[in-house]
Amino acid sequence: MPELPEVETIKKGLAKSLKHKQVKDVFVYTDKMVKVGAGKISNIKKGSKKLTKDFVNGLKNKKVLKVERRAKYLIITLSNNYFLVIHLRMSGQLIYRRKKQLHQPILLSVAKNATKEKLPSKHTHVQISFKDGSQLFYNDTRQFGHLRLVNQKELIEVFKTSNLGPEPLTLSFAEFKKISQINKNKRAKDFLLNQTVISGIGNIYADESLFLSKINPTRKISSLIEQQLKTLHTNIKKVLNKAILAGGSSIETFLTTNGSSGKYTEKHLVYGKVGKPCPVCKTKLVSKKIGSRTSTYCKHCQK
DNA sequence: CTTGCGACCTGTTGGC
DNA sequence: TGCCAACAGGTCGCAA
Repeated sequence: MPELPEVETIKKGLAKSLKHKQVKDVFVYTDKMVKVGAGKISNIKKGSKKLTKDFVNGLKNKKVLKVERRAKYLIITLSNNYFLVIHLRMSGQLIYRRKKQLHQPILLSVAKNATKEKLPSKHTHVQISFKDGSQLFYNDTRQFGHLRLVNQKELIEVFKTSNLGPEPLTLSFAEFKKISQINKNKRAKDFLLNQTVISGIGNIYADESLFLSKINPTRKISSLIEQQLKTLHTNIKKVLNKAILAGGSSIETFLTTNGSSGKYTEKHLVYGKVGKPCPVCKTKLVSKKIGSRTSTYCKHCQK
């Protein structure tokens, strides 16, 4: 679920809930979900008892100083210059519960399968308890995400290796134009999804931005005139900002990272709407695989 | 260098 | 109703 707006929403929630809390204990139920140090994910993918032990011991007694987002990553700054870097991939969720909520199911906003269940659940892989009795659960049905504990030097290395492109929300048009020239041979959809070009946009917001901009996802970037680039640049920000507002409004005291819990789902114009009429011209929306991801768009409006 | 595809996982959905 | 292929908000590695 999580693209930039969802991760941003979670970041805000975590910043509020976790700040100044001190870790009391950590339980790891699935070794491969946790990493320590800057190694490539694939190299430390399988996990081990030793890594888990290092992860747990490294977190114990640390205080949460700050929560930030970079692209689709969450970065939790801990005391002693340690950092917890989390990527939720397709199905990761962070669920925070205060002490008095712990043993009762909570209705999590409008999340689809929302965690009414008892925690830890079947899909809880990591559980962090704080000294005030509150807890943070990392749930992930598909197990693609990870939590990584690093020191400052390793943090820098991790992000250097990942080679992320600029944040779309603070990207100037001049910069956007520059990267579109560098990546002029890419199709518009590939351009938006490529995290080394621009970071944080995923399949939903790529399709939504292209629809608003009346640009066909297969269109080569080099064929766009300046005005179209401007429109796209503006619409990316518009879509992301609106989604952040919607996500933020639906999440109150606690969080789920289930993107479908945000109210923005109701506002999707094309994503997930193959066969439905285009909201502008009523032509049936079509879908097509582009770069192994499904794109949904209007053949009539998007040229 | 790029493109394209399988792999990583589990759960849900839609067509027959 | 039941089965099972196809698909899901992401990324990585590998082969061509």
